[in-house]
Amino acid sequence: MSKVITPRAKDYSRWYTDLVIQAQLADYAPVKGCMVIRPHGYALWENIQRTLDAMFKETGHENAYFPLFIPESLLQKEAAHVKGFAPECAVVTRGGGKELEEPLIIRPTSETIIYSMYSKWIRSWRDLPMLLNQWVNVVRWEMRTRLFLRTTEFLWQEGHTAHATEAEAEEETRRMLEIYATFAEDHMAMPVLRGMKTEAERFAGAVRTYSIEAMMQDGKGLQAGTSHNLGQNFARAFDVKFQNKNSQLEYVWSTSWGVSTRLIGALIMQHSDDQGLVLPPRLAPIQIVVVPIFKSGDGVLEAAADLVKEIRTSTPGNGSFERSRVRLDDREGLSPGFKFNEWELRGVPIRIEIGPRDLKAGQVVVATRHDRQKQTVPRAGLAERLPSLLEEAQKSMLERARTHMASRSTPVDSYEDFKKQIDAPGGFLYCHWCGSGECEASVKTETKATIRCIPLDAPEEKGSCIRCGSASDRRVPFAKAY
RNA sequence: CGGGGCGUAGCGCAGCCUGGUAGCGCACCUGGUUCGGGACCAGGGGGUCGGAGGUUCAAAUCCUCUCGCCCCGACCA
Repeated sequence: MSKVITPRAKDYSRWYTDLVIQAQLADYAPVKGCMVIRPHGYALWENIQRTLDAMFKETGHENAYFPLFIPESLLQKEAAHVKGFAPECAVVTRGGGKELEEPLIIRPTSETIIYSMYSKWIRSWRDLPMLLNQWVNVVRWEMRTRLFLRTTEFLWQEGHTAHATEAEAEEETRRMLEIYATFAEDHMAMPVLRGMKTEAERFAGAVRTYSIEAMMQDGKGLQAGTSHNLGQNFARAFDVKFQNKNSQLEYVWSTSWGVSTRLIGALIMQHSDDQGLVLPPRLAPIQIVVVPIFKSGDGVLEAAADLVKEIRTSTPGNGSFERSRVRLDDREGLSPGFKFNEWELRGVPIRIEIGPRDLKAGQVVVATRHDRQKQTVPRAGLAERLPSLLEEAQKSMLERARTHMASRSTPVDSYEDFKKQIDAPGGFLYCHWCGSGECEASVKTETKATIRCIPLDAPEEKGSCIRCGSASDRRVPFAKAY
């Protein structure tokens, strides 16, 4: 097996694929466009899942499970929705050796089947809000796929809520967007823009779509999570009505929101380097690895085992450190150098090296993955210091990503400059935009750049549209995106 | 669907032009020596060359068809 990862500077795209394969996050499956998520990648997903799931539950949501198959007739009930999704649906037409009476769609998203149930379950304002979420796989027959970023089948979470008022639904939509943003920043160490999607980029069937938008190391944008205010569109299509306090029948106001295994792709492209994965400590499946440099009988292995035991039993200094995520690498027959490289490839945030020299001197070597620094530190009191070292790494990764995003966010005022800068240096080009779909579309056709979002915190500023010159009230970030 | 590339050992590749029955590196197994940034020596296992058909005394190699995958574009989380 080739151990060399294509350097980022040579071919960013190749680097990404090499890294995913070699760090054993995923592998290509026998089915085109599909991937196998390997244990290291799945552990990452489990950590993402666990953290988000707790956040959802704290805000009152419950998990449920709706079926994989959706009757074709259900999908067709909401006009915009079917238009958006029909082309990329996988359809089952045979079962039990017979042609099915009605084809079954493999869910590309579950609004339709969920609202068909909501119409049975919701009768009264007392049934609201209905706050459900599910962690499932979905299938979208994409033309071009890319490990984690866009696969035919992917794992995600989809929240579906129904409310008595428009304001409440909007509040929920924004609340979940903020949860995604908080998760991205606090756990993934990935700064994001919170914003509203333009009409062209809106979810099929939504009134408003909000998203969090990240910037990868190559300056390209990545939509990392979406939250939709569905208004009463699906309620009307699926006849989801309730009686309000005045005994009148009303359609519910609903929302849906989701993040997917794409987040793993985002994590990789945000932080990793030519040596391999760089994972934020809070999400890293293994947070600390101890590598003994030993010969049998020199006592190093025992000392390393003691250290691991001590780390595992020491009181975590904060919520970021978990004792089960410490590993002792006592494999024989592999040189220390080999192990160092392997753990770096796999993105372990802290590596502790301990050899005969350290044993004598009462010290160890602590190597931090995100900055590739090594320092010699006293053995005494080490275990207690590790949680804060992890926390520092977490913080400095976020800082570094913030700095990167800021350094590649530039105001641009003329379309000439825009066309010059969109490929190199790229990044987010903040431009005035009149708000018309025509300008947005022609910029996209001519430069492949899209409006990532209309940032919620965009300051008011008078200007003229970069494309047509009409009046504009604020700048929006344009970028090429994954 | 358009453009490009590739299918030979688990992985990466050579061999193909000029047909003669398969090779290299890594990985793997055994034994030994090593071990502070991808160790070394010795021995060993593993492939009907993507599939089908054809030409030929003989096909990984030549011809025809076919299947699959990867990369770049249009679609998208």
